[in-house]
Amino acid sequence: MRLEEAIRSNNFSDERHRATVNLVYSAYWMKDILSSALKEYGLTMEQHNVLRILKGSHPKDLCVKDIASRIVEKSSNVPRIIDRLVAKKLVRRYQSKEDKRETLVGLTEKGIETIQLARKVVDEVTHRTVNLNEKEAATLNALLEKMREGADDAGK
Amino acid sequence: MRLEEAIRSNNFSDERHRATVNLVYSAYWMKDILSSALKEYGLTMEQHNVLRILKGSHPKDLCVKDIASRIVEKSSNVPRIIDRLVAKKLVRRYQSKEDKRETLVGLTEKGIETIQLARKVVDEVTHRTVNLNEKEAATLNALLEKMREGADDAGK
DNA sequence: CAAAAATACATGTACATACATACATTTGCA
DNA sequence: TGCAAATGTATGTATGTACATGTATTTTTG
Repeated sequence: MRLEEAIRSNNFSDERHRATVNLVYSAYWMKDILSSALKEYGLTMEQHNVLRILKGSHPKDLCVKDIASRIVEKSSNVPRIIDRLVAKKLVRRYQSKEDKRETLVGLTEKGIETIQLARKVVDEVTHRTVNLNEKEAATLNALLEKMREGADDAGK
Repeated sequence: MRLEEAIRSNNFSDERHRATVNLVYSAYWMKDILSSALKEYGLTMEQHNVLRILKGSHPKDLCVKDIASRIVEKSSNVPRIIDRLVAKKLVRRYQSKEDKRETLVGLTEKGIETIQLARKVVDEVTHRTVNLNEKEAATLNALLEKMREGADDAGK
């Protein structure tokens, strides 16, 4: 569906303005698809993201700030996402001995199994729904990165 | 910053997989910039979005479902966003006479002034931070729309 | 025309986001 | 060494997201 139909508006000043709205809309579209796929494993996207990060460093455990630095949603409240993963027994949490301020987090066996299964489903759903070939996806990646270049972060 | 540096990961299966993460990351980047700009008016992006929609139809008031159909974040809980706009006296809310199930919402004078000011700031920030020319932005728009094409919505 | 179905909205809960603040620990420096 | 600053994490509050359920009103239909 074109953006204008989706949000019933065509009141954009130019292509750049349209791109900002299109970008946010497309991200919601994507999150919606992935969230639905993850639901069968009882995971939210954010919980999945943390499990994926821990899988990447396994068997080395990570402290909270390392997880936070690798997460896509930079301002997520990582301790509370971990709370929920601990409650589901997907991760283990303990105080670091080297630096007692740090809380280390590592996958449990159940966590490893869950992230492996979830990864498959996410890959499958991604390929089924993203209607781009590799070349187009590469162009999209390049444009997104150019877009973010040289941002002066003013207004922050 | 390239995606890999931003999230300290380069564990992508292909360009399409990378594009899905890049998309979500870029949308957070964009929301972050716009949210900061809107903060000086005490508005969140969602509240701004609703005001913008009401401005588009002004002086005709809209009912809640019409606002919901035009909003970018499709699953937002529109009645509660309206609650907060009413509390700030930016909109007025009243029962429709034609259909008593409907709640009509319209901008107050203060709401009109606020959305006009906010619109200027959003435009200015968008042009300052989005590092694409019109041609590139048009390509980005086309790719985003192709990406969403033919989605079978499976898994929903 | 009365009952059932559909519609429009409000509200409740769990989770996430954004930001401020609090607390413990470690580091740096006078 | 001792103390201030920095660091790492937890927690509190307001807002938003996702979804289920409740209530009033309108529409459909037998």
